[in-house]
Amino acid sequence: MSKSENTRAKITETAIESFRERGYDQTTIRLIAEEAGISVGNAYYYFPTKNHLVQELYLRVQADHLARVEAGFAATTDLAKRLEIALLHGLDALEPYHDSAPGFLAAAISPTSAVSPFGADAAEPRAMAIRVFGEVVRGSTNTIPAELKRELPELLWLAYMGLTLFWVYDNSPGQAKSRALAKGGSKLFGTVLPLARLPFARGPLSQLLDLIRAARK
Amino acid sequence: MSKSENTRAKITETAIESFRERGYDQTTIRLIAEEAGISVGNAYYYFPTKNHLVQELYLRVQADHLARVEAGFAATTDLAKRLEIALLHGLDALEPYHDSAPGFLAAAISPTSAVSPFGADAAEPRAMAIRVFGEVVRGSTNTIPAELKRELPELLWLAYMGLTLFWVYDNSPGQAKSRALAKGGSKLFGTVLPLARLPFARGPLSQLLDLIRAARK
DNA sequence: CTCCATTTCTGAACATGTTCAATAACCATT
DNA sequence: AATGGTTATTGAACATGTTCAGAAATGGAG
Repeated sequence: MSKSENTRAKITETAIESFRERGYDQTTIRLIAEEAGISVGNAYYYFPTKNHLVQELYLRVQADHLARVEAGFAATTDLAKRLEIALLHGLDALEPYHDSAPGFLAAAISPTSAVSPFGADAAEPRAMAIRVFGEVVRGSTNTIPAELKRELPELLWLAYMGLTLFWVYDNSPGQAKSRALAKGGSKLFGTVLPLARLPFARGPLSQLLDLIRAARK
Repeated sequence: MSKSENTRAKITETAIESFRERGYDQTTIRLIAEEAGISVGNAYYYFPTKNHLVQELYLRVQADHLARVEAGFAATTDLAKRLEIALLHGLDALEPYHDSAPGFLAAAISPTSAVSPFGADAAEPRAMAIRVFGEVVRGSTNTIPAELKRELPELLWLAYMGLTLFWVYDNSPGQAKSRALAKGGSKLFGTVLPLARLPFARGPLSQLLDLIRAARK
């Protein structure tokens, strides 16, 4: 590991640990620099903004999510169950950060921020996150209209983003409400999806798909 | 108007004007103070944080939304059309702030969250915003399952929040994509809603309603 | 080994949101 | 009008994200 890589790694580790222990606001650049044994300016040599350090945390959490999920996926080929697994393990991975989640959210939400899940800067991390839900779909044995199947990973990811937003504001003990929402939502999805194949669902479904495509373009 | 009220009003007006002209980031407290002819500390005597000034803007926009919508509501009693009106006029009211919307969004979602549309602090403004969609529903002549009807205003408001989020990231000219989404979404809603009365929709519908109630509590 | 360009690093300086002790203005009561 | 308490206002100070001009370290060419 080169000197440069070493410094960068030390900053990253220090930052992530501090984010976990102290939360977003309490983690100051000066503190990170001090704990990493470098100068403030040097931190900025490697990371243009504090948000870029949050992104490191975000990647870590995402990798954690992926790892947790892979274990669970072997258990079932039912789409709704797989979705539930993905959602619940997503919440598990986020759990250590719930206390200061609002701070992180504020940092993440701005499109100009490198961390925004919707912004252009985070295209690869986003693709990686969506891939989890690609696995949800790919490993399922349910019959799904082909067109819908193509859009589904992104839609489920979007639902997961919504769940995450809910989770941020969820102060129920252990974020039980969020977990209930994940379970109930997955179940509902499982009962509604088969209806998509009924004849009169054709119209609304293709309407929905058109809408999505138009919105994305 | 008492001296105190006068000062407060001057701060509010100066701040809102600056937010509109310069956007969120470029509007500094020092600038507001200077333009309002007061000291920095005095601004803080009336408004605990910069976000509280954003809230003033938020209320203004909301009042604007309400005013625009009332004109349009007279035109139709069709639920989907009324929803479209509410959504499009919402975007109209927001339009002047699109350029610096990211900054406002970050402020709105912020930790202390006096401005957050979901936080507890903003209960009344939120209720006011939901009322717009209450009017969407109340003024419609469509037949809607009673239970659903009760939840609908809040659900539509939630959809509007989602649309707003999309709009923030929408860089298409004139935010055309957001408008298309509002129109298409309303239309889709109009075609799907009647299906809620079909017998086999019973199960999923009550499942959905249970979910919502559990999440809110 | 020497030299020099490039990379890495430093710490002071800056902008801005926020706090606070001190002062001024105001107003009801005597 | 004088007094005293409450309200309003001030400006300096503080914390923190960020920038920047320059110093130090590095590493390859000669």
